[in-house]
Amino acid sequence: MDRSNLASPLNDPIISRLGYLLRRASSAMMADLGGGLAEIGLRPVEATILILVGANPGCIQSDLGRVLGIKRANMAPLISSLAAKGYLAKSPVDGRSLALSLTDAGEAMRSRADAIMDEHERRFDEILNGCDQGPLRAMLTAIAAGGAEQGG
Amino acid sequence: MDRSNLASPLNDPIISRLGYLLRRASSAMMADLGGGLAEIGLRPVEATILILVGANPGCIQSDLGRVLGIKRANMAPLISSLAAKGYLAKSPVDGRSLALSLTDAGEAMRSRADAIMDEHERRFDEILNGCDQGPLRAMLTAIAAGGAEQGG
DNA sequence: CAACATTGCTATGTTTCATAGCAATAATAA
DNA sequence: TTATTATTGCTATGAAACATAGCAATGTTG
Repeated sequence: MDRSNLASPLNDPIISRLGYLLRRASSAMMADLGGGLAEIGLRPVEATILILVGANPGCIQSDLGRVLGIKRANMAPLISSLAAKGYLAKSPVDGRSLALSLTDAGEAMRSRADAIMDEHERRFDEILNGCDQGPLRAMLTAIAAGGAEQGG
Repeated sequence: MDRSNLASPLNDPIISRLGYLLRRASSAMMADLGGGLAEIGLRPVEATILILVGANPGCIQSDLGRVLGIKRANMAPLISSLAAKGYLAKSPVDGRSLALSLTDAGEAMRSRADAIMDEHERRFDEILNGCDQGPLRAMLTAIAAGGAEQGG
């Protein structure tokens, strides 16, 4: 079998695709963020929830899930876990709906998570140093919205 | 508990973050691609491998993993599965290295996967209609490379 | 009141990727 | 040549994020 055309750089009709680039970029940054948050014992989703609850005290679990695109089925154990750790307080508003708010410990964690996320955002600045992030933001927003149109 | 400020649109200090946008955009498009590929019984990683092997017949499994950022441990069952389905042929070049190539059935699948991926890329065109994708490509490439610098 | 929708939840599976460790083989150094 | 080291493929295992199916309790609507 002829391998003479297989020096180190492989022929790659994949990496030129926007979808693949998007995937790799996202996974690389998720690894970075995940590593940072691991130091305070949080996963990205958990940090996201703490921050969102912090900005919306009293919000309903299902609203949260809708905004974050997380299904109810996956929301339940996430919230339970954060409540079990003493970060979230649930209080029924309804009989079926639960209003969420941060405990003191939760607010402390939110603050730390927020700092880590800010630092993480600064990595984008380094990587894209000088570039205007506006177009990137706009296009990613459009993609996120456009792709979500079909999914339920 | 005061919920008067909690009309439908939640306060969101998360969605403005580039990292979160990237994540949502990627996951939305992955869902789109995954749905398309499911129709021919392939997962995104599998399609990616078929296409890459098709462009590099005789390539070594570990090179493949390096290019795609897939660990050896995860590469093994992927390749085994594709070989078991009759899409990939393995032939030892070394005693330890395996050269990969597409079978006829594999080439047929590669072709179909390629068409689905092209159609998927066309969704980006729709969503970003008119926008120049150049900057997006450049920035995502930089992010993918920059984020990978740290990871092993 | 009856029919329907929403909410939280359990159970379960899928996809992608991570670590730890092993045996066989190749490459390099002594 | 031999000894050390690195590479390759592999297994086993788990984590993270997400999906579907279905249930009981509650609210909303006709």
